[in-house]
Amino acid sequence: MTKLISHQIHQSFSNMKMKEETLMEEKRVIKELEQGKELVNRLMNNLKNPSSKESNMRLISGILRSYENSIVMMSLDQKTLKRSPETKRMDPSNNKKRRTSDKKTSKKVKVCVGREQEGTSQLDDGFCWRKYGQKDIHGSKNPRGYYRCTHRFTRGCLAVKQVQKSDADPSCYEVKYLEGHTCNGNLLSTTKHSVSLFKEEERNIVPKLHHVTEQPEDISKHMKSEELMLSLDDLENKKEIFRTFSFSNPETENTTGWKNLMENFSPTTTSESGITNELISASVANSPTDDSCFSSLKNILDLSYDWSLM
DNA sequence: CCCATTTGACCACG
DNA sequence: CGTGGTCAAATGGG
Repeated sequence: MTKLISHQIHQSFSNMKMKEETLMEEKRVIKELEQGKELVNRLMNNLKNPSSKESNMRLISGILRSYENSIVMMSLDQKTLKRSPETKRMDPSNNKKRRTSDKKTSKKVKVCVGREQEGTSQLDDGFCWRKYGQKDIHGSKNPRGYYRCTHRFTRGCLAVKQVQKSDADPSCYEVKYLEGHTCNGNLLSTTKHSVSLFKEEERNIVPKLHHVTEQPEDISKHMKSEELMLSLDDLENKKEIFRTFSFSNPETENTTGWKNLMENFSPTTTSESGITNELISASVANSPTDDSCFSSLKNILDLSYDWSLM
């Protein structure tokens, strides 16, 4: 009897602890978003008074960082709620090269990244990937590409992904992320302090700013590609997240806000499709260290663009 | 010349 | 033995 009671007490105590942690997490997200909002305001001011000395690029970097951190926090939050207890595998001591067995601990993530970018069939998720193989997969029309992090050897980053064009919809790619980034490859140095709140491997598994659904391994194995496409529900979900992110001015709810913003930086961009690419090259020219930031920006724009199509 | 991609060989696993 | 994942030599672009 007393055992039962003490067990219950213990239980509710740990429940409280969990709630407390979730609250903390929420507070962090809110704080992050408030910072982002503040930066947006400053950027708006800058655009009104071009005389200001503050660097627009820096502000945008900050805004993006704030978004990214918030998204990561939120997706992590959802994950930890859903996650089943990880099966801990002992490493096969005689494994020479293959890492197949310990890869089972990694998470499979399905990403659908809208339309194929003109010219590039390469999907940009903000990380630097190097292709190391391609394989025809029996039963699929399209081959599967195998990519690893560019910094595998320089920084010992073990991140790996597989990309396969969808049979059902050739404009769509199925991307599977295995292993997380440990390289911090594309993050600005300023982001380090805030994102280091999370376990590296978890933080990086989520490809930044893409729609992501996590598929249980056994299901995704047997699903047809069209079934792997994201559910509208999920899209709606992420959309909602982004709405929360959008500025208080309702006019900026959709992509026009971003577009207007962008045109201030790159007056030459006229066609819709040209915006992202030109912007990226421009930013590279201005400040090479910022290109990673803009590849993320590109993701945001891609996303917005996708949504507007739906 | 350096670096990334391509592609067939190789290997592990079921 | 078939299949999927990785290696590494060959290739090609900048």
